[in-house]
Amino acid sequence: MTKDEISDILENIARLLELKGENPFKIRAYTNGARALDTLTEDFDKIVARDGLGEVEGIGKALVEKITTLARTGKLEYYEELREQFPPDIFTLFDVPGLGAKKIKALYDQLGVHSLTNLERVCRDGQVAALPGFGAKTAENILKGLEQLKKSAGQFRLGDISGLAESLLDDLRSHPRVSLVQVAGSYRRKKPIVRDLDFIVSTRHPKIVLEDFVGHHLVDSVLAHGDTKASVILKNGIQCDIRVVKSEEYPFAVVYFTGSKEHNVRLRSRALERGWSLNEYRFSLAEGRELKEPIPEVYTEADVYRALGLAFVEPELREDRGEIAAAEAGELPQLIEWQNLRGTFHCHTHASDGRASLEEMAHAAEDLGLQYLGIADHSKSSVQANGLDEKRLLEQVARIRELNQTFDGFRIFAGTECDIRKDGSLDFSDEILAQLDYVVVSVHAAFSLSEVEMTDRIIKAISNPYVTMMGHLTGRLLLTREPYKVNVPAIIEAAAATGTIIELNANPRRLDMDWQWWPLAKEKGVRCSINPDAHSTAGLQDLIFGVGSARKGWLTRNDVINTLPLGQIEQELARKRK
DNA sequence: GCCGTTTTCGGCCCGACTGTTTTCAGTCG
Repeated sequence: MTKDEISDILENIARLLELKGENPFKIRAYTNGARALDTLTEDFDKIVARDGLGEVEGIGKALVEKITTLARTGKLEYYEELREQFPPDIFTLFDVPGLGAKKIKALYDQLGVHSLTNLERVCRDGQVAALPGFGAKTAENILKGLEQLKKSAGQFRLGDISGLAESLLDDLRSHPRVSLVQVAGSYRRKKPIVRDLDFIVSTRHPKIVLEDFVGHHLVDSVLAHGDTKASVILKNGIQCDIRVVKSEEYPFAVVYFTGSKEHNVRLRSRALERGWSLNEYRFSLAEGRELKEPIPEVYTEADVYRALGLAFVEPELREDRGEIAAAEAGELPQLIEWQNLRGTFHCHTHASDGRASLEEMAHAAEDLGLQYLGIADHSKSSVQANGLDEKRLLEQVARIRELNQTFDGFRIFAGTECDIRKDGSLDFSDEILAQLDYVVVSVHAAFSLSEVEMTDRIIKAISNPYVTMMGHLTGRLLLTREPYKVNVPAIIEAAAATGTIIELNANPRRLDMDWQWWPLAKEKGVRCSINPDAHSTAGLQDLIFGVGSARKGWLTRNDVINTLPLGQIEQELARKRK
C-alpha cells in the first residue's frame, strides 16, 4: 500500500475515533501521523524497509506498527473493526460545512443518517429541527452547507481567484476607515489550491468596516456577522472571512491568520519556551509558566519573529517544512522575485495551438521587461494541437533567426515542445533537435501507463543530450485531472544525472512540478526554468504564479535559469549538449 | 497516541461565532 493511501486511512481512523468520542489528543495523534507521512521527502518504501518510521516526528510506537502493517499487507484489523461500527459513506458527511463529529454522531444515532441524500431528506421533513441540541436554524444551515458543497466542492485555483482577491484588497485598502489590510491564509502562502480568502483589517471602526464588507457588491450571502469577524460567500462561490483588529493587534493577527496551522503551532511552542502565550492578538504571560524573558514590543510581523529568536519567514515558506529551524540558524534562502526574471521558455504561437504570432509574443515579452522568449510549439504527434512536423518546424526556426536580426537587445530562442512517445522515444530525430536552441519534452498522450513504465519512459526521454528541459512533469490539471503515475524522486535523480532542467510550469491550472518537490530537486542540484506555457500574449503574465510556487519551493534566483541575462543564458542552454 | 533539559506522567493552542441554551456545546480556523 502506498504512502498516500496509508495517510488517508490514518485520517479516516481519526474521524472514526471522533465519532466514537475518543480522547481528542489521541485523534490528533492520528491526524499528525497522516501529515507526517504527507510531508516525508525521503522515499517511503525505503524508510519502511529499514524500519526507520520511528525516527519520523509525530510517529510513535503504535503508529509505526500500524503503518508498517498497512504498507506490507495492505490491511489493518484495528481499522476494519472501527469501520464496521459505522456505515461506509459516513465520511462524506464531514465535507458538509457546519457539521462536525458530534452532530454527525447524533444524526446517525438518532435518525440513522449515513449519506448526503438522507441528510437532506431529514433536514427538509423537520426531523433534524426536532432533535435535542438542534433546531430549525441548524437544519437550515445544514441545507445551505449541502448547497455550497454541490456548487463548488469548496476549492479554487489560485489563478482563478487572484483577480477577485486583489480587487477586494484594493477596495478595503481605499476604505476611509481602514488603516491597514492584508490578505492572509493559503492565498498569501501561494498554495496552488485555496479554499477561502482571509482578510485582516486594522481599524478603529470595526462595525462600519464589517457592515460595508458584508454589503460589498461581490458578496452573495452572509454566513456570519459578528463584532470582530464576518464570513461571506462571494458570487463565484468562494468563502471569504474578514477579521477586524486594533492596530497593536494587527501584526499578531496577520501572522496567526497567514498560518499555516502547523507553522503557528511551532511559533506558539517557541513562545511558551520563553514563558509567553501567543494568540492572534498579542504575547501575554503564559499561565503556570515561568517568565524567562520580558515580553518585547511588537509593531510589525517581523517583530513577532524576532521576539521568538527567528529571522522573518516569508509567507510562502510557512508550512512547517523546516523553515523554523532555518530561521533560527539564519539560513533562510533569499527567495526569487518576479523582478529577477530575465526571460522565459515554453511559449506557443498560432503555428500550433497558440493564439498569437511570433512577433506579438515577442513584443508582449519585451513589454513585461524580459530580454528573451523561448518558443516551443507542439510537435507532430500532438495532432489535436496542430503540432509542427519537421518542415514547418524548420521554417519557424528560419523565421525566428530572421526576426532576431530586427531586435535590439531582445532575442527569441527557437525550440519545440517535443512529445515523448509511449516508448520514451521523441517526436524528432537528433539531427532536427540539434538545429534548435533548446528542447522541452512533455507527455501528452498514453497517461495510463504504470508508474514504472511512465518513469522509465520519461527517464529515457530526458537522457537524450538534446533535451534541455522536462515540461509539466506530472501532467496534472488542478481540480480537473489527476497527475499520471510517476516516480518524481526518480525523475529528479535522473535529471540531476543527465543535467536536465525541470520546468516549473506557471500556468495556474498546472503549477507542475509541484512546490513540494523543489527542495529535493535543489538539493540534488537540478535547476528550474519558470515557464508560462503561454498560448496567448496574456498567458505570459502567468509567470507570476510560477514565481509564487518557486518561492514556496525555497528557490532562489540562482536555482532558476531564466534569471540569467542574455549573454549568459545561451551557455546554460548549451551545457548539456557539450 | 506522542513526547521529554519541567522526562515515563501529564500535558497536548485557543478565541469567535452560532444556535440552542439559560450558561454552554459544537464548529471553525
